[in-house]
This record gives sequence, C-alpha cells and structure tokens, in this order.
Amino acid sequence: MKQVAEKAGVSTSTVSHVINNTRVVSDDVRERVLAVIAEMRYIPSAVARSLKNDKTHTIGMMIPNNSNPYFAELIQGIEDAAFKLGYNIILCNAYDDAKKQAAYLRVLMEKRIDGLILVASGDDEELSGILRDMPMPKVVVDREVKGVDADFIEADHETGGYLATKYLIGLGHRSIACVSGPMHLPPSRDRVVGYRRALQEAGIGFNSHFLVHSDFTSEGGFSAFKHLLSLSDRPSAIFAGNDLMAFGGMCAANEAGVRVPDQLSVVGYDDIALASFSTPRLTTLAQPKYDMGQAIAKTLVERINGGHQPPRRKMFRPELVERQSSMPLR
Amino acid sequence: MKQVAEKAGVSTSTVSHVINNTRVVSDDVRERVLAVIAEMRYIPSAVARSLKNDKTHTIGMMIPNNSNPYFAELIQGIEDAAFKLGYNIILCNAYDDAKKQAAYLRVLMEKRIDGLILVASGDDEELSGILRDMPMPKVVVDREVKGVDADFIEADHETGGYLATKYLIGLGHRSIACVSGPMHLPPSRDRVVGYRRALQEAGIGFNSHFLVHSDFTSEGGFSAFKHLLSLSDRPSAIFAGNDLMAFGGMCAANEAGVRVPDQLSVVGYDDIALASFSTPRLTTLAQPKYDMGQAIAKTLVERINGGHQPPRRKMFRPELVERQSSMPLR
DNA sequence: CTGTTAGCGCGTTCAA
DNA sequence: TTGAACGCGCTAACAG
Repeated sequence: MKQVAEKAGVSTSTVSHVINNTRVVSDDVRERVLAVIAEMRYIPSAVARSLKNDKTHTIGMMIPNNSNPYFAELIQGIEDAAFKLGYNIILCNAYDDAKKQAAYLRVLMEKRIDGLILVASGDDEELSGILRDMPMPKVVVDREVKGVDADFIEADHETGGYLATKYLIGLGHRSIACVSGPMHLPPSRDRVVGYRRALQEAGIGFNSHFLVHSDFTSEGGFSAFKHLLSLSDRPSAIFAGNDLMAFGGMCAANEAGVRVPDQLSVVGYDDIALASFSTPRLTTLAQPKYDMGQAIAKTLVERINGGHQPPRRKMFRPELVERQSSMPLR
Repeated sequence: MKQVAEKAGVSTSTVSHVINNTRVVSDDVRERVLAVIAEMRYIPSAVARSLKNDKTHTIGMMIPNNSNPYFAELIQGIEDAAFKLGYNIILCNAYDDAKKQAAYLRVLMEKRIDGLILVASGDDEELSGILRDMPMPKVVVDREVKGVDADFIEADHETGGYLATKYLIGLGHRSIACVSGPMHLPPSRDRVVGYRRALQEAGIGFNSHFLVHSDFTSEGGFSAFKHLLSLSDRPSAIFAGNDLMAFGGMCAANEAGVRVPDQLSVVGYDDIALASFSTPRLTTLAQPKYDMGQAIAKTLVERINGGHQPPRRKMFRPELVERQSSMPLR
C-alpha cells in the first residue's frame, strides 16, 4: 500500500480512502491511484485490516462430519448465505471427539472468528465451559448445549417421528419398528418420543424389541434391520432415524429376501438428495436443510452486526415426502 | 498481551517467548507468566501473529460442490491431514461458476491464505490468469489447469474406465453402454477413452448410441439409463461415470422393470460410502478418496514449507470393487 | 536471562 | 481535498 501511495504520488491514507470509498477524493487522484493499483496488482491485506478493525469476516463451523449428506447439504446453505453476506467459513470436523472439538475451538478463538456455528459433540459441562470463554456470537444447531448463551436453531424432531409413525399407521401397519440414532443425541431421542406418541395415540402397545438403537450410519442401519427382520414376529414397517440407516436397511431387507415395500414399508429421515433415487425411492421426512443453513448463517451475521439481545430460538418443521418404499399393509 | 506483561511484571517479549518457547526463560518467570495468562484467560491473536509472520496457517479450498459425496470424502482426508499439520481450511463452493470462483479467489488472496487447493471450474484461460497473480503454493486436483505452476494430483481415469469395461467384457457382455459425465471435464473424457480402449481391445465395435453424456447427478443418470433401456437393442451392461449416476440409473432400471444385475449389469465410479449399501450393492471403481485427500494436504504443506521446486504430479490408481450390481451375461 | 523497540499493513483521527 | 502520525497485537533483532 505504501508503494502504491508512492507510485501514485499520494499518501497511504488517500489510497486507503479510494479503496474503501470512505471519503471524497478528487476524480483525477482516484483514477491515478486506481491505475497504480491495477498496474502493481496490489491486493489489500485482510489480515492487517482485521487487526485494525477487530473483524475477520470469518465464521467457524464445527460439525461432527462433513461426509454425512445431511451436514453436507446444511453446509451448502450456510456457505452460500455466508458468502453473500461477505463471510467465509472455516470447516471443522469434530468426529464426535470432544478433544478434537476443544482443540479446534481454541484455534478458532486465536483466529478471532467473528462468529461460531456449532453442532455439538461431547458432553455439555466441558463444552459450555469452553464456550463461555468465547465472546463472539454463536449459533447452536440441532443439539442444544445447556448453559450457553447462543441462538438455537433446530428442527422439530418429535413431530417428525410422530408424522412418520402416524403415516405408517394410516397405511394399516401395526407392527412398526424404529431404528433410532444414538440415544445420547436429543434429535434421536425426540424422534423416538414422536414415534411412541403416535403408537400410543393409535392404541398400539409399545414393543421394546421393536426399538433398536443404532448410529446414523448405513452400516448400523444394515445390522439393525437385519436383526429386526430375523425376529419371529417381524415388523411390517420400519421407521429409520435417518436416510443413511434406511438405505442400509433396505439393502439388508433385499439380501434377506424381504421385498420393499411389498413386505416391508420403510420410512427414512432427512430427505438427502439420494433419497429420491434409491431402489425403491425412499419415503422420508424432509428437513429443509438448505433453508436451515441459510437461516443459520443469516441469524449469526445479524447477531454479529446487531447488539446483544436475549437468545433466540427457531424451529423448522419436517415434512413427509411419500415415495415408493412404503405402501398399505395388505 | 501487554496487560499480561504488566500484571506479571515482565516485558511483552518475555510473554511472547514463554508462549512460543522461543528462548530460555527462568522457571519462576515462566510460571508467573503462565499463571497470569490462565487467570486472565488470555488468548494470543493469530491475526496479529499472521501480520508479523506473513503466515496465516490457513488453506483455501475451492471445489465445485461439497454435497457431492466424492468431494465430501475428499475434503475429509484433506481436513484431517491439514488439522494435524496445523492448518485450517476455508471452504469454497464454486458450483462450476467461474464468476463465483473468481470472487472467492480474490477474497482468499486478501485473506492471505498460505496455500490453495483447487478443483477447477470454468475455462482455463481466465483461470490461469487469475492463478498467475496468486503467489502462494497451489495444488490442483482432478482437472489440470493449463499454464499454471502448481502440483497436480489426479486419479488415473483412463485406467478406471478401461478396468470397468474390461471387467464387464470378462463377464461376457458385448452390448456395453457408457453414461459419462460432462464432456468438458477431463476426468469424464478419460474414463470414456478407457471404455473405448477396452472395447477395441476386445474387438467390440463402438456404438455411438451407447455413449450418453450426462452430468454426474443422480437425476442425470436416471434419464440417461431410462433412455438407454428404451432402445430396441438395449445394452446388457452399463458403465456409469460416477456412483451418483449409477444410483439414479438403477432406480430407472427398477422402474422400467429391468432387474439389476439379472438383466442389466451396472458398474459405477468413485466408490462413495453409500455404494456399499445400495440395492443391489454397487460394483464400482474405488478411488482412494481419503488417501488422496491426505496426499493433497501433505503435498501442499510441504510446498508451503519447502522451496520452489518444479511442479510435481501424483497419480492414484483406481481399483475395481466387485459387488452385486453386476454378473455374468447369461 | 530479560527489556526496548521497530515494524508487519492497515484505518482513522487530527490538522491543514 | 489531502497528509502525517498513531496504534491494532505480535515477533525479532539488538542491547544489556
């Protein structure tokens, strides 16, 4: 910048002002400066600017795993909105490892991110302690962290579980199993709560053998379905806690000679892109992932710019998408 | 930092040195400083450090789309390795939009990233112009950009296409179609070249009706397969340019009443995680995505630390994974 | 073993 | 309409 100023025969402050349009500059001076900038291919340093302004225009994003299509699609919405708002995303995969998450948070603090998006791993006590020392605005997603001052954005998992199960009941099914995600995750738990509520409402007794806990992976879904299908009183329908498990499960059904949907109805959760193209196409509860991502980014940036109001909450409603993995009980 | 120094009764340089272990400090002073740091919850500013050192320990990563499982898995390898090496990743989705890509590259320059990972979008001329003005080390992945000084890491797509096709020929198939990705992408083109080489080697004439160009999405694969299966002389096997298209294709086959693999053998490409759990499980060419990701990150960091040697190239070999979507022609 | 100081590249007073 | 100068927080000579 100093060199630009010299070459243009002006002061650095003038250069600064033509770059930022931050005070009136005569046309000829402006042109001259701009010409020199172009000629020297000068590019201002966001690092120096950040040091001065105390703003990095960078957002940290902590998630369990970017390979999970659910998160991948969520990230897309976040990243798109953030870009439009002038923010970049630093991607952090925590793999549900509290150690790694803590290490990352430390680095993000040092890098002076303007805001944090957090899909939490590990237990709350340790995490909330760390988070309390992070002064920047935060948006917590999916899994609330107790004792933390942050906006919270979630989907209504209880309703999702309820809708999925009620839908199957409406199809005439009475033996409805549920393959849930990890029980320590509130989204998993809530979906199960919804599942049980729908059952109860229909006067169907809860069969504990029909509730299997798995891990949100295709492999886990495969084993869980395999187990359920080997039961003597095997279910006629299964509600899977996410699409990946539903895929693994349909694979297991196929290999066990159980035809979907003729002999087994399957409902997934998330509506990842591939759910439209599985064999058969998967009936599932759509989460508005992209919209949620947009909302997350917008909320965070608002908070970065705005004052310190009380924490807000926003809840998105899932929606049943009926495809071909489910049909009326014959 | 100044406050820490004051409170500990030392100079800022001493504080700096205890933080960085960069010169000998007496034990009592060290302890005292450390105590104050802990007490004040002082966290050094990477921003200021970067300004001084001219190093941000940040890597820019430009890809078409993080929702594509291929890239998602690649990112994972990159991110893991980068983290271990002390680097963070700024994620940039270009969506094959040269405008957006250019805008992003500009921001990355301003943020003074230490290195760039690029899976390119758009045409080479414009891009290479921009890249020439980016002085930091670069690793180009998958799609080479002409006239750019960068390391290049790729997979051997020609061999992949060849292996896939040869495998199908070995199964007795003679009517083998190919659903390729976009023709302007070298990986797509190379896979097709391999496909044709295998055909020729086996003395099978190339049937232009059997080569369909699509777009690497499930939806595209669906349409392409649907078209191929409606042909009067429909193929007995299809080689899909990636797994997403193979999934869409199997969905189309199912809906057209064509059974996979009995009536149609399908081979995909990439071996994304879900390929193990589709119905039927997908035979595909595995790209070592995670390893490639690791190699990409390591190569880049080496280059950041090392001198300016001539560009290097590294090529990974794909491997056939035989599963259940293919079988001998009856 | 420790302190003083200059400067990294900017934005922003304050003066002119 | 423009310039001079200070300081953001840190590291690295240099000096003691």
